[in-house]
Amino acid sequence: MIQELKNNYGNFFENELLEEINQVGTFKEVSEGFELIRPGSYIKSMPLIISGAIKILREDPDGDELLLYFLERGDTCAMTLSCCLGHHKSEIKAIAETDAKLVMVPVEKMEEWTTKYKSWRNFVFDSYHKRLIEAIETIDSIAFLKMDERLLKYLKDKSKVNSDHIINNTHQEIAYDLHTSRVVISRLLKKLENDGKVRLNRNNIEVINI
Amino acid sequence: MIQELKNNYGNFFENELLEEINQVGTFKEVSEGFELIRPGSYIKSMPLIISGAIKILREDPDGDELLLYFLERGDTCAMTLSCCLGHHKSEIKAIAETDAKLVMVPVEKMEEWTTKYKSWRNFVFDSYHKRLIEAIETIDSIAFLKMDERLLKYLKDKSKVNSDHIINNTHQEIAYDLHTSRVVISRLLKKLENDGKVRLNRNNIEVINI
DNA sequence: TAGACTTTGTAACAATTGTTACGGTTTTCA
DNA sequence: TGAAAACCGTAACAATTGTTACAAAGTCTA
Repeated sequence: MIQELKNNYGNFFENELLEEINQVGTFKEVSEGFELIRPGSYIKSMPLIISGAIKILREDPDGDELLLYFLERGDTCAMTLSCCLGHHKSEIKAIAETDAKLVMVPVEKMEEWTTKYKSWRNFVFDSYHKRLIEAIETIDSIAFLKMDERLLKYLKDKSKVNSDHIINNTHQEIAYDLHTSRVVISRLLKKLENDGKVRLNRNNIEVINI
Repeated sequence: MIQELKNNYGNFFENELLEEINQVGTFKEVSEGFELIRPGSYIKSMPLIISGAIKILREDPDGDELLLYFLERGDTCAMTLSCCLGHHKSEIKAIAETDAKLVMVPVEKMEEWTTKYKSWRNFVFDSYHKRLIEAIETIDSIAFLKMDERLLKYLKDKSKVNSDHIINNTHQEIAYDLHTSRVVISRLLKKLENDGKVRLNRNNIEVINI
């Protein structure tokens, strides 16, 4: 595990901290679709992402969903952070977007490291900053963009985090992420196909030119 | 100033830190409507709010606006925080919602205190947490609520931060905050008046029963 | 391979939100 | 005090998004 840590977090953390993480952290490999965090649960450890991508969703009491953002290599979950530090319940849901490798760090250590390592503090601050920015960008999308533009942005983001121009999702799944209905997504995708921006197949969408 | 600080931040900070803030901070009094932060500007100091309320807005390149949240006594601006620490540009706009008293803390001190005072660290973490939660609640509102429900929530929040059941705003101003049009707001307010929830006057709205 | 299930396409329609237009009232200020 | 500006109400209409319904095609499995 130490090698994975050095490869992916060597730029952020000093060796001493990497060693500590190596000692107390547990390595975890999850498959696409695995539910890492469910809303309302208490969280006892924090994920450092080694590879793959995690999608973070908001879920309202009626079960309506909305994609907030993706986490990738070098990222951590700011909501988890603040839940751990503040001992609040989770406000979000986290699902493995792709197969992913993580190191889980127990919550007790986090406060200790905050005092001990400047690099850890900066990492935590930086994570918060990035998530706040991402949350605000999500607000931009919902508030200022129309559904067709949001869909385009979604396809772009999705194809980026998966490093694949083929998106293996049904229209229904996309509709859940964008909090709209399947029919709306089908309609807009068809328009994109007519504009030559995507090619539609069963269970996947080929991004051509966006 | 030290007395104001003790009254408002005494619960968070130890005396030593309060003294430091007193020495390097500058006291600032602003009137309702004063623009504290404009998007794209660099920020050299961070506000601790003593009294009054600040409204934080997102503004897109076309000049479209959207209210993100309000800051009150004991709050600080997380975006400013992260802009200071990360030396990024401001992504938001801040306007005094009411007359307000602030203490401006120069950015250089912030990193120093982060190392030196645990209470400061916790304050910063907690601010980030609160703002992230608020940003996500804003996402909830835009994504899951219809305009009439958003308007109701807006009136509630507004009447709370102003400690006044009379809201002194024109329909146009409300429309800007919610990023919709004046006609839509007038229409919905009229419905609320018919339902006995508000009373409408020129330049103000009396919240009766929501 | 037949039937069940999933996925997609499409039409028709409903609801919500946005736009334009205009008249009436109140306020401002020269 | 009189004209201009700001504010609000309302109607008519447009655009966008959401809903319901159903058919066709693909996939799975007994």
